Amino acid sequence: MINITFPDGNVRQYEAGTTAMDIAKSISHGLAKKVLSAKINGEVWDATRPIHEDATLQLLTWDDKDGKMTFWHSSAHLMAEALEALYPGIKFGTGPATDGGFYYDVDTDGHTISSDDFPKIEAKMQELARQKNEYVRKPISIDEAIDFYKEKGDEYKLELLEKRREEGADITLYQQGDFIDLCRGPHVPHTGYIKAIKLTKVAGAYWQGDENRQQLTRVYGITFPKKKELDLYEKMIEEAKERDHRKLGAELELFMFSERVGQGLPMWLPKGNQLRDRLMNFLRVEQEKRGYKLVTTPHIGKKDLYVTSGHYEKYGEDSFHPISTPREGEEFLLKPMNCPHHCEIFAHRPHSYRDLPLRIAEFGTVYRYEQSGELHGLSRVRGFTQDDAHIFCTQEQLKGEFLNVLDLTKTVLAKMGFEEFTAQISLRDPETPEKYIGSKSNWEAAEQAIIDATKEAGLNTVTELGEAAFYGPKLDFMVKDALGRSWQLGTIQVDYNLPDRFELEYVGADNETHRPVMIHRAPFGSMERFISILIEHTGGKFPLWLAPEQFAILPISDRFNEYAAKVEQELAQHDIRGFVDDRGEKVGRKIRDAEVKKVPFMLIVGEKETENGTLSVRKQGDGDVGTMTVAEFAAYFQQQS
RNA sequence: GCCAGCAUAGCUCAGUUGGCCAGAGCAGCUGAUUUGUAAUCAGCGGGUCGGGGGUUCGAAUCCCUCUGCUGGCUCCA
Repeated sequence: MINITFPDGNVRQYEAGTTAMDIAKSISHGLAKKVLSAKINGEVWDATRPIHEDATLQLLTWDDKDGKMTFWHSSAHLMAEALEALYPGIKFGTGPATDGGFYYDVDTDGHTISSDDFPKIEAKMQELARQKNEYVRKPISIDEAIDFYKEKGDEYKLELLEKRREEGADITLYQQGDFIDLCRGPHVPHTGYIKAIKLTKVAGAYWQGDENRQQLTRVYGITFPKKKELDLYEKMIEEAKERDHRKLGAELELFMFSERVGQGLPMWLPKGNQLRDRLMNFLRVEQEKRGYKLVTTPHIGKKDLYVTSGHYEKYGEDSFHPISTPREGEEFLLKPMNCPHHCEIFAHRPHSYRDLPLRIAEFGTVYRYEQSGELHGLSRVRGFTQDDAHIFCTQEQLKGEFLNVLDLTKTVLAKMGFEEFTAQISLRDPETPEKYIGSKSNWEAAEQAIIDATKEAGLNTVTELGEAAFYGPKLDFMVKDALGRSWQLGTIQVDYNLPDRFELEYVGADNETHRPVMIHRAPFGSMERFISILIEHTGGKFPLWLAPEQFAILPISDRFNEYAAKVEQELAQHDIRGFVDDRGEKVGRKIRDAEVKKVPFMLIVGEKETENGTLSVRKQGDGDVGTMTVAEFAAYFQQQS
């Protein structure tokens, strides 16, 4: 007998060789039906794999992330089986589960697979799923595996096997139906678990993620244990399309691009610019409260500046090349960062420790060469404005400054209606120290300061090794939007490198010179990217204080235009902004247009209202909310914001 | 940058296997209508079919190329 420890701490005895599925059945059949795989001693196993020793056990279902991953990984195998049936001779790269489904990289041997082929592939997958073929785990020696793939002629799998040989890893194959794949597993018990299937996209992907190697075809899909879940998923995709900031940006006239101006160079239209301005003003006020000083620096700087900062060496080739003066040939770069300029500001006079921390902020517009294929609406552009600041402080002040920034960021996110967020701590990859500059002790001190500050601020954190910048560790805020999607927003980065390169110093209480520490931080990240996320989060229904137009006054006929104009002025006195729709249209039409433009309040004025000095108030998306005087509406408005 | 796909009026889209002056709805303009909670009616204007080159008697339609866009990959100071 073996002891199985359950997540609640209970221990039960089972016969050696039992499986997670048997155990689930012993608890309840309803549960057993839902089990996809199981965590045995922290490792995810097939639910049907025998357990021979004492173990902790956690049954995994669709509700567990690992359960989903098992399900999708099995789905990738199912798709591979279908592809092999439809395209004989096809070769396989890797086919993992992802956060939102799965994919398989294939070498189609000259065939092209396009989305037109999806129905055919989906149908084949359905057919194979209905056969309820078991996923059979087959431990095998590496030589046998190599022989198998040599015969099959799949050089990708052979390469993977060679790698495994170096690692000395155990090899397993999994078979379902006629399809055999090199795989660690685990898998769901049989293909019948996969009920709803949808292939989502097809794209090129480099073998092993290396752009110098063969490009394979990556087919993406998603599957569900129930048809209903697929329907929900498709609804979510539809909703995301409706909220796409590129679509809403055009419809609401927030921003535009022009082929003539250039790719990735957004231009803000009046309404979008108002929104952007309000966000910046909000942040200006919050920063002023926290001791920041605003500065303004030019859009270009001498090449030497970036040679000093080290950016030229690292990014010179892959950024916009220098522009030069006509006579002297002196070279300037469009600034890709504000920090070198800010370092010069710090260095313009000697500093005492009494000056620190010095917090220099700027809404700095920067230009970066992004590969053309990377550009995407406002979220990835070549010219954008960072809500940047650099804090110069002493080593001892580091944690306090971090807490100050965390407080600012939390204030900003809360104000924007992002309820859920986590902080990602990015540290060095201990395996590749050569990728980072700066001393080991500095790195350790900085990493510890971040960890301590986030703990003290009570943040939810995840830690990622190897995600640090080359000059220091960082903390990124990941927010969840209204559709449950995660986005990376603001960032806080410690930098021991630039102060060194710019030889920044201050005089301490000991009358010795010391090197300050520098913190880069941007709560929004960039105005462009932040607004793109805000648009999708709100679906264009911005918080009242940000709405470009807060009301539309809709006169029933032009006889009431005069009263409407008067109301507009009165509301302006209350700092409520909007416009009068005095077109010769019916109210129904005016309401529709205001609804589509997502104007928060529609104020209908006709005979009754003009006589009584009132407004008939309609709320966007909600409909009629009753009649009130201008003063009453102003009060109602304040209470709503 | 790479792979795949797309580009027809301001917007959303029709346009059969190459073949009459390239269409519709919305938006715009003009006029009529004076309107009560999501689209009033009529008329008019608007396109070198993304740019360039080629094949053909003939190209929006086929080929090449450039530009831009979309989805991934790689990258992201």
